[in-house]
Amino acid sequence: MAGAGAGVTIIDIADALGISKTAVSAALHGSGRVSEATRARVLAQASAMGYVSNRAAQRLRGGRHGAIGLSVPHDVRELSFYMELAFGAADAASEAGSDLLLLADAAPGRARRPSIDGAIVVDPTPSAFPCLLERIGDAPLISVGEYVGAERERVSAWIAADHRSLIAEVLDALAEEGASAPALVALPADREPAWAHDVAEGYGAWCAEHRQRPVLMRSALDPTEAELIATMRDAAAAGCDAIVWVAQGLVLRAIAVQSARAEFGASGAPEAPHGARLLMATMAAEPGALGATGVDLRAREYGRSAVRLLFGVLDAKVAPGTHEVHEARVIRPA
Amino acid sequence: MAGAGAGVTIIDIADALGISKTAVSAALHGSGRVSEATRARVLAQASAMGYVSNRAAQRLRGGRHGAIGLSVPHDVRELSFYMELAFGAADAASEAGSDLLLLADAAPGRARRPSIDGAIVVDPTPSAFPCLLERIGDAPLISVGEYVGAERERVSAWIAADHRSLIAEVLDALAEEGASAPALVALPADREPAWAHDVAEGYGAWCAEHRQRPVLMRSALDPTEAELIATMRDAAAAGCDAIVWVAQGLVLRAIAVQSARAEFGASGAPEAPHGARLLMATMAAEPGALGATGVDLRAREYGRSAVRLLFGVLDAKVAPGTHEVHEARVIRPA
DNA sequence: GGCAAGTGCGGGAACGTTCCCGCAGCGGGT
DNA sequence: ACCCGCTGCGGGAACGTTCCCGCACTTGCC
Repeated sequence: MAGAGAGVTIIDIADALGISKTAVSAALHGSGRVSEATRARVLAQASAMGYVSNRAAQRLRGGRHGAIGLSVPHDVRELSFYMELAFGAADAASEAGSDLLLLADAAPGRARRPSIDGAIVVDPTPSAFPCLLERIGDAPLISVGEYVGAERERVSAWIAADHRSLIAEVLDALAEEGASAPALVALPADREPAWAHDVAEGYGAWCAEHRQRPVLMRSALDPTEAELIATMRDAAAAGCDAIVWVAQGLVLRAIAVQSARAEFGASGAPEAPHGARLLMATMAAEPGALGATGVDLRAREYGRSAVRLLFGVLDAKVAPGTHEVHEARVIRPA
Repeated sequence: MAGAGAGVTIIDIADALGISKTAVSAALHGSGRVSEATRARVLAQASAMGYVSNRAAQRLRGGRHGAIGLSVPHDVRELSFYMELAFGAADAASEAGSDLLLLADAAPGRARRPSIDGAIVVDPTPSAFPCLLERIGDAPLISVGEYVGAERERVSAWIAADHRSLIAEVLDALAEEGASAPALVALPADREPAWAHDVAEGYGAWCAEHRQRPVLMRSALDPTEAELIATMRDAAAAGCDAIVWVAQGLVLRAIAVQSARAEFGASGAPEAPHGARLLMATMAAEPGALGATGVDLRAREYGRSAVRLLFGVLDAKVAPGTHEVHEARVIRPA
């Protein structure tokens, strides 16, 4: 079986059955006019001979390449959200008969252009955007998260979660759990993607609506333990009784600190004014259950939707400039 | 500029210059016999007309597909190691003129075969291996980490770090820092990849050599805080003064617990027999500095090497069955 | 019974590229 | 003077597929 099917073409199948390549092509592809009987014979023969269609030949004749590109920001690749999104996109692309290829950010000048029908860029930043455009050429581009930088008209359509509503939901959930004064720990200001900006705005709006003084702090993506604890202390000192972490990965470490404190008994620890523990929430929940309120962005489905949107644009079923809202959900601690 | 170059072929260039397509092809590709003057004219004209080579046509004629596949185990995709490795591989593939495409694990029966020249599988498991083989057909396969399951002869070559030596190095480093009785927290036994098995073996060997009783514990990939703290307690109770975490991501949370304990004062905390803190180490360091000894697997370079190995096999420069050692390094806390 | 419409299939051509071969011109060795 | 080899280039053919057109045959209808 293995090795035998290498190089089998539709002509081989046609010769074996005594029919023409046109009939074989039509039978395999489903289109054209073939009798059901011939179609069945072709399918059986193809399977028996281990036929694999030659994508290069198909694309040469048909025009499309059968592949789409995915670009992920290079400074946050360790976050599982992007990985999950990538594999969701790969799934959806595979189902649509296309391949998903990873667009590594190459040197701006000397980079072969990959042959793709379109591309998806996740959380694009103005710094990386021109380089990406150069790589993909004229291919349609979908962005995950709004892009507001230069040349934004190159984005054919985009999909994003409604982070303003999500942060409000999270804050409401925290309030239900008893938190009245939540702090927000945002990303470093210089590398804040659009969605994190929306979160901060939504936080401000919620605070205004609830007549709460906003406490907006920032943290590195990978703070040291001392920095992490200092952030928690600062929040407590500012009178907060809850923290919403914007960056993925921090809430687990913060909870570890909290747990240790509860476990080992503590004094002078970061705690809410009335002596309770700080409640924790995250805007990008990790896989696995944890004891915090958080936004499950459903990264896998996010990637799938982006691919759907791209194929919609390619098939001219989606008007350029379309904006789709991705449904995320807020999960409560078990 | 954009859009103008769509559909420019070498024949267009040839017509514009009054020469033949053969000369243009030779000039662009570098091979063949063309005068330097003609070559320069062709290059200038191609650039002016915005020529982009048609990969489908090249591959159709040349035989190769110009793409390789990458398969990543689906249950550990949140770990940054795999993401970094993937992008390293994408880089290397791009430099070699190929695309890297993500192999999503599709339903075993109904999956289009991607057209690839070869594939790389990371930490293959016997459960996922047959499905992968079905997807890649007869294409050469490189594994990152040894594969010892059924049909292992399908792996053309493999690359792996020397985890036995690495764990010994880590344990030596811990000993230098003052740890005399290190515990090892391994992965769940039912999903232990080959490298984690090597780590456990190396740990056993080191303990035997240093006349130390091995304390081997296991932890889920995403334990709750209670489980994490229990693991640390158990290690301390067993008389250990250090913990080596095998899974990526746990050491950060463990350090958070330690830091909180140190910060807030503690009694009855998980501590070494002589009252000091447990020293921490990891076999898969995260990006970013942290206060623990750990193995930097150099995931990016790991991916690049795997791609190099694959192209070596494709070009018949590497003998099937070759095993290459990937150089990782042990980093000390700053 | 002739004529239109429909069905099942075959024969090219085309997609853009690379590779093999051929053909001039030209220089140098015997 | 003849032949060989080298250089610079042109003319096909081929890669495997899909699509357009055409041909034979069947069916339905006036």
